[in-house]
Amino acid sequence: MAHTCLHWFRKGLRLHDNPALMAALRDCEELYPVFILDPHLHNKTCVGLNRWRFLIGALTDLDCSLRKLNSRLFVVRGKPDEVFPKLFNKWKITKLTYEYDTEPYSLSRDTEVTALAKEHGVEVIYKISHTLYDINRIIEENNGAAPLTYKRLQAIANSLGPPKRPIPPPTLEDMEAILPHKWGEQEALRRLDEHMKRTGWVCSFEKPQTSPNSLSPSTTVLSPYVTFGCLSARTFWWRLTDVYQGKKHSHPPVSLHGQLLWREFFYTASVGIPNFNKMEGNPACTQVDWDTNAEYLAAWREARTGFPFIDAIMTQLRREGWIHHLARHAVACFLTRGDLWISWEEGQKVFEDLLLDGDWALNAGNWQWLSASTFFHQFFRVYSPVAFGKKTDKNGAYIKKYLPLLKKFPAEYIYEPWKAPRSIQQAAGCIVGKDYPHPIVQHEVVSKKNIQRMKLAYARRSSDPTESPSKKQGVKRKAPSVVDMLMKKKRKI
DNA sequence: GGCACCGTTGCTAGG
DNA sequence: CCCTAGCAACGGTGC
Repeated sequence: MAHTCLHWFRKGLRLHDNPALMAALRDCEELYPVFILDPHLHNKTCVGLNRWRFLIGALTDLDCSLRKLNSRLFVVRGKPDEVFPKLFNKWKITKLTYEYDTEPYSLSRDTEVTALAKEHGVEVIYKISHTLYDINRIIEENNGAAPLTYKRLQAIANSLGPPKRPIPPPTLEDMEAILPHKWGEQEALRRLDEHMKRTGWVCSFEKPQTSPNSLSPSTTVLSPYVTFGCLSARTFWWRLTDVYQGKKHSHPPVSLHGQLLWREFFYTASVGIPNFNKMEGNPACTQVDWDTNAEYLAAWREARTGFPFIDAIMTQLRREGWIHHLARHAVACFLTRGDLWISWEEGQKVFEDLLLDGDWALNAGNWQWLSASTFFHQFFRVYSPVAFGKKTDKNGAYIKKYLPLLKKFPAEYIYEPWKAPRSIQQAAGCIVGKDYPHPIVQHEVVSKKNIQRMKLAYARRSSDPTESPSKKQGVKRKAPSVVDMLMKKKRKI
């Protein structure tokens, strides 16, 4: 039977490795590629300017690629549950395809749309291609709970074998254009090619050895493309496998393969742990008595904490929509357990707004990690807003790039301009307290105090059985199987 | 239930 | 440049 198909693009803004799109093309007489501008996802409070530009760029690129195939992208504004009935009727759709997405909003939206499709006699097909593995399968393999350590996730991934091979994009023959773009699939594939040529660099890649404050990125910056699905994680994975072939190379968790598995780790956690983007009601998350402090939060967000390293990072974030992972560590620790004692949820909102690669699961997971709320527990290891950046940028070139106001400070004072004698501040043309703010906190004092507050929060957690993650019901989604119960009994005997 | 081991990416001082 | 100890000492996992 010849179908009239609607392929719904949401994430997965690409033609390569797109199994749902290929499923749409099977037995297809007419194809409608659609992207919906959903007021719930694409309003001003959710999408910052950089992210909006990236999305529009990715959609433009997708449209160009589809036009090469004598098709086009239809962009529709409205709520999916209102848009779909109209489109089903207007185009006489018989088949709907989309890529499976694990975010809570996506799951409820897709359930609703699937019900509407059934009402209209439309067949629904979805495929898993945003992650390396089927996330629900990983949770099943772990007896119904999300692993809370990377090691455990790695063991399960190993037992499942390598991820599925990516599938090629459709050709003109499958269905019966073009300028380079800074956004979208074509740029993603170009950047991937470029990096995969650096075989020595790829094989020796170790994430903790890369620099948070180099003047040009020390990592691939493919994350925004993976977030929007302009680049398939599986395509990335197998291209890396090709480069590694026959060579000595680094391994997870620090390797580039390891980075893709980190993404898988947080996706799995986000599916297996309820209320994953919140502290309250999140059974894996330590409950901490964070302060409400609008002034501190605004100073952090607006790059006026008085710590040049922190302010430079926040400036890059706002300007470019991307900062290095370790730079995220520095500012996240500073906002939460290190200095300002403000909830990671506040930081999560700011990153969601400003990061091109802001991903629901990764953003929530990493904020929990850095605030020592979930996954990471060595809260006495605090990043210094002064010392950390010096390790890889002694002279503060990065600070001078993003805070040119400070560019005339000598290296000795660039990380701590308030310590510079008045004469040096005058010579630099920047007076601390007038042209650039005093530090809003004394790091040595507040970090010590905060470690003690963290210790208290952990003590409360372990004394209260309902707060101890491993004992809480919520982490496990499934009752233990008969096999598990038998195993337990055996052990007891 | 107890215990040992480990954990992508701390800092500082000292060799 | 490298490495290590001390700081005070966490939870998850597996035996």
